[in-house]
Amino acid sequence: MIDLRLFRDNPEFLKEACKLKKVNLDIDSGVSLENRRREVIQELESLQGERNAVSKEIGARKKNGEDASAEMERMRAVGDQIKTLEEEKNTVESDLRTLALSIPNHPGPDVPEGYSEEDNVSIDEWGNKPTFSFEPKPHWELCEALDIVDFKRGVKLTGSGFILYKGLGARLERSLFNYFLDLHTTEHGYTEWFPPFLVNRDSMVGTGQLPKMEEDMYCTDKGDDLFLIPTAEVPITNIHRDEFIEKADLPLYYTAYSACFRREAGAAGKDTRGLLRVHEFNKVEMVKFCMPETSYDELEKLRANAETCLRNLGLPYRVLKLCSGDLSFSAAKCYDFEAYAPGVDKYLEVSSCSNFEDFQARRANVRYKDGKEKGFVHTLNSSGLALPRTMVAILENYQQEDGSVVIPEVLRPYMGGLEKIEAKK
RNA sequence: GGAGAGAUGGCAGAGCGGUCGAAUGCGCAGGCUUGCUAAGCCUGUGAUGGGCUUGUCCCAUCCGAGGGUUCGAAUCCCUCUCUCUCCGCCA
Repeated sequence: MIDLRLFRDNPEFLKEACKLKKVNLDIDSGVSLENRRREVIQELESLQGERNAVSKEIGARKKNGEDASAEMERMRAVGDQIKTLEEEKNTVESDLRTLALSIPNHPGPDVPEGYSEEDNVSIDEWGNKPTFSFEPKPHWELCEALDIVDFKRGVKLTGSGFILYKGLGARLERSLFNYFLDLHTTEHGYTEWFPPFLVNRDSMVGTGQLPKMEEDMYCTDKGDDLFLIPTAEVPITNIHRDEFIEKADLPLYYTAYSACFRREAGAAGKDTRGLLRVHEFNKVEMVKFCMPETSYDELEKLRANAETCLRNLGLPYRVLKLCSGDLSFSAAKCYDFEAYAPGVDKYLEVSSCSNFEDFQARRANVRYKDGKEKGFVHTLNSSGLALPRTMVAILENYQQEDGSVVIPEVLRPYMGGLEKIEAKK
């Protein structure tokens, strides 16, 4: 959430945030709400002060056996006024909060202005696209041939967009997240967590999924009001909701595996085939909490950690710096990593690496403390990595002429030493 | 699922409808002491919001959350949430 003080001190900054993120909101109405809010508070507090003083006096008089009915009568009226003002204060504050929750984070320094993904800037490329002596196949054909995904029965079990891995496919999936977790914990200094996959509404608001994107989320009914997490970012960032973290303990590096659930309502009809766009997928996520002054350095380190995943798997990829209009609601700056998949001849987004500055921390109320000094921490996160598309990139990049797929070396220990997956006869 | 207990400051734990932002202990910070010695003594110690004279200032709000009664609520009433204990069921 944005700093409410900005309605007073710098509404232009909020207007600029909306403009850069291509969101249309009435910031001026927030300015007048904020002004009205302070008026109401002043009136209210002076009445409350009066009531406190007079009530005290009434108490004293009664103790001495004196009459106080006139004062009591007057305070009854004051009490009614207080009640009216409190009601107004509540509506003004909730209107202000509703507006504030829908204002996007201001893009950070060094973010190119733009409208859509067309305007993202490719800033780096790594690895070489593989060359084949044959026509490379798309992954869904490979999956079929290798007998590692049962698409048909996946649909039977749940519906389209739900993956049923089989045999070595299931094991490869397991190898991937085990490998990523081991990499981050042993070489990158992250603490591993294993979170619940259902969270409550406060958690979803804390990281910014709600209220704006409720339609894209799966939730439980029967009055539970719980949500299936769209990413481990939600439970992991909310670990420290409503807490103070000692400055000496920062930065904190957390990592977690989770399944991720997304309706992706708006994307229906796109990439329907294979593993490219699914409603449930596995992912390893990295989350950081740090001091404000270090967050952009931490972003670069985080980026390096994510890139290590791709490099160690030997997957060619490019790095995009997202333009203002393509940044997510909560992000101030974001890199996307796209692995190249020769079978579909596309770059596939496998990771997003973002700095949220204090936007999430303000919503989730995560603060640091250093003696008397306190403030909101900065939060960051990055996939490291999202599995289905990583799986696609592996299958398509490592496919051989004989129909087999070679297993990247770093994964072999997790595959019982297996070097390749052979096509079924 | 059944029965019961509870939710108070960093923690523990008191609290008759007014003098309670809240005793006491611990912890923490500062100071003093250095013949009660791996110690003693003293003082201080929350959050949020508002104001302007921006001051180690004033005011308001906060005792799980939300309502109600009252001139006045941590204290009385209602609703909700959560936690704990026992029983049952269960991977």
